[in-house]
Amino acid sequence: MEQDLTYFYEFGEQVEQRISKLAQFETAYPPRVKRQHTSTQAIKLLEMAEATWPTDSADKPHIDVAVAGRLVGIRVMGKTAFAHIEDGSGRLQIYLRQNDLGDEAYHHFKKGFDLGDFIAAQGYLFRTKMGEISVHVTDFQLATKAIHPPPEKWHGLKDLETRYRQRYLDLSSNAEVRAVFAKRSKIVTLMRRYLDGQGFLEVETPTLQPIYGGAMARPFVTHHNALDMRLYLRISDELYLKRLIVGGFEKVYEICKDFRNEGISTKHNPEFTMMECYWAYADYQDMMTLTEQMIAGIAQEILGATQVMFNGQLLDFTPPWRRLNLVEAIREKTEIDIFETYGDVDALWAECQKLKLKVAPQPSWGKLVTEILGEYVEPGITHPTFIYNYPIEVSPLSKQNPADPRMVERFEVFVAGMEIGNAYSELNDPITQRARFLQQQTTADKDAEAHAMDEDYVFALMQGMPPTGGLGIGVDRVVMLLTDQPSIRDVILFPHMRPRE
RNA sequence: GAGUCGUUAGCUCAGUCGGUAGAGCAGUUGCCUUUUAAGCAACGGGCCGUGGGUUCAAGUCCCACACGGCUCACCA
Repeated sequence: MEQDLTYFYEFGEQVEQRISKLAQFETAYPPRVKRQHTSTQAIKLLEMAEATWPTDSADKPHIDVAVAGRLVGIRVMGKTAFAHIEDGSGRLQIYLRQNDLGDEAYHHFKKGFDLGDFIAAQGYLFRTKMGEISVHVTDFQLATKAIHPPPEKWHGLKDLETRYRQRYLDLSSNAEVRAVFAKRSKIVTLMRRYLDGQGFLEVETPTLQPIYGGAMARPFVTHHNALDMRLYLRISDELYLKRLIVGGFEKVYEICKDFRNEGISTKHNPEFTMMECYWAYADYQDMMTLTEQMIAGIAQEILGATQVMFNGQLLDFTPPWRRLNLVEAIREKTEIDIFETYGDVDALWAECQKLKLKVAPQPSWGKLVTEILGEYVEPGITHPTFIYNYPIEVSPLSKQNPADPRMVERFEVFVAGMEIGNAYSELNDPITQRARFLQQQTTADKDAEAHAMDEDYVFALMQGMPPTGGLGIGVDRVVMLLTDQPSIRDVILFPHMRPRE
């Protein structure tokens, strides 16, 4: 079948040259090749054989292997050639000699193979003069031809835009990037393992929601054609998970994507991964303990320590983490006692003006309090810190604090100036809950993030939800901290990008 | 959304005062039978992000736009 290659030729001279080499192969994309050892397995085989080999022996162990991987370095020296292949386990050197392979096969390797191609090679293991374990190749086959040249072998791929858009190039040429995402995977696994170990049940709740809720954020809107109805991509799974507590599950969690229609930054991606868990008969104090135990445990497991370097500063995740009352935290940083203006946004605003605080005007007292928190407290937090007891009006799903009815039993966790978690003693009184939703509606015209009324959720609470502690953890941000990546884009495989052109 | 910096060969980067577009890696050809960022020699490879403008002459100066980074804003 003749094919029009003009499209591919536009990629440049090197693509054209590689395409012309395809004729040297029966097929450049065989259905399968024989691979019996990974690079690391092959290396271990020889190391183990050497360890038991008699030291006075004249000959050496002979171990046949069949390996395969991407060609990442080729050094042809006349009638002999060295190359490095890279597979999922690591790098391995292969060695080809014209004497052993025959003129035709050796020439075929020299003229037909390029960096980036996948090769399968069979042969026996040996050590070079320099001591590197290598495969002395007796036979080889092309596994897959790469018709586009790879990024530069020494510097790797640097251009950030290309790294994010063509993540496969980033991964294939930057081993440290692969390590970050492998660590991310492990962090999520360990999070599941911890929660499973505590008896939590992993569940799945809707991404498409007729009413969005559980957080203060603007949603993405979509449409169901057959039902002709507006749907929102979830900003949180909170209200569904609590319905499950009503239903009788006592410990549930979900790790899923949330979608928030807001700005993009080094700390925000429009879709991000959230872990939320709900625990009957627990409260927000219990969730603090769970949070520090879980994250310190994960850090210990993957880093071998509960202290970690992030962005040039040492963070200490060793429990117990600092617990700081919100009112105290604000007083400490601004000398404002927010209770002196309790409930009066104008009075608090006047106080801020008097002290020349750099805060933006807010529609309510509670929002202004969290604004002050965001501007004056959060940026100064380095080590993991629980800020607890939040204004009631910014926490419509949270239970009032019996000791201080102006506040709710809620905390947020901050590390390195970044919020990584949010938790409540969950409000379970349906009458109060409905009133709180209604109260949100009074500022809805001024506040795009006001929580919507959810009658179905109130109905669920009418059946009775036991006292419950709930927690949300921003998984991407935890990964940032534990992998020392200051930008969320470096822990999300395919971060959001504007389309080209 | 605002400010700011960036966009040059497949990749990493130079490019002076506005005067014929450069290097390393990668590629092609030749030499080279234990190299490892192999080495030596020769050669090929450019929409200088896009579109306007100034100028005898623009990669370079001016304007607009696109995309990206950072800071701020928005936001948890």
